[in-house]
Amino acid sequence: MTIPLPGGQVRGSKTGKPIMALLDLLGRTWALGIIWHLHSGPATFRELQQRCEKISPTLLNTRLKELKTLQLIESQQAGYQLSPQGVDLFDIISPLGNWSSQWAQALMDESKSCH
Amino acid sequence: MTIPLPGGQVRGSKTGKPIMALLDLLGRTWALGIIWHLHSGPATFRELQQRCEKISPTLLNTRLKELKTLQLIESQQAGYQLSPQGVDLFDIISPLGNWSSQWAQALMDESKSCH
DNA sequence: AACCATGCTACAAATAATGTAGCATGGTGT
DNA sequence: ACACCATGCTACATTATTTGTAGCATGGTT
Repeated sequence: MTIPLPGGQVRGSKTGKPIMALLDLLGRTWALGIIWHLHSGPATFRELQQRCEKISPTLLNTRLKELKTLQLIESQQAGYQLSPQGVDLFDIISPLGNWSSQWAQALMDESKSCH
Repeated sequence: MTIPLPGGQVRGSKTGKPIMALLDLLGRTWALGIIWHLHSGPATFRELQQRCEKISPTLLNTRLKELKTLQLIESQQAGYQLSPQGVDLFDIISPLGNWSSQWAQALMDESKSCH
């Protein structure tokens, strides 16, 4: 799976539009999860593995390389952490946390009323 | 692939936390793309296929079912469209459009300066 | 030197996505 | 009624991705 560089061809678009590269990237298994879990602070490889609960080391490493190439994360002596751009991205998606709770509630309410 | 219901077990979490179900869902191939493309208005199955450029009908149908079950989209006579909750979700992620352009620019600048 | 922990690779098995063909249904025109 | 289309969607073989497990290599401790 080639890294979805903005400007190049990505899954779902030959136009090279940055948003398409981004959606391709974020749509890969665990990419969003890694970003989400890194927000709680830098983590070593094994620590990150635990935060993700079930990710295989093979895939974790693959995603880390992609995210590093695309400058969303960086590795320091403290381990892996969000880059400034990664933080920006996280700030955009962070409302998903609260939103998902309301959404879950709505789904439950609906399954109760519509027997 | 079972539908990631909040409250149930999903990829990456046994806790049932809604955010984990959501990240699982959005991390599936094409899920974000479908939501993104539906924002420009309702679309029939074939129209949506074209907007996505390269999605296979098999997968499109699979994702549509998931998104419908989780109430992010609904199908009317006009075709598929975002549900009110889907619109909410889109509103959260819509800044990704502009963000991705800056990001693409930063990546290009960096590849120029750091030969 | 034996012992750990860590980052990460190898690789086979399991699962998911793609691509293409085409069926079933519901119009429209004749 | 009948041929002709478009649409929504399924079938299914091929290909790509993900998982799970084992374990290697490096660096620090005792």
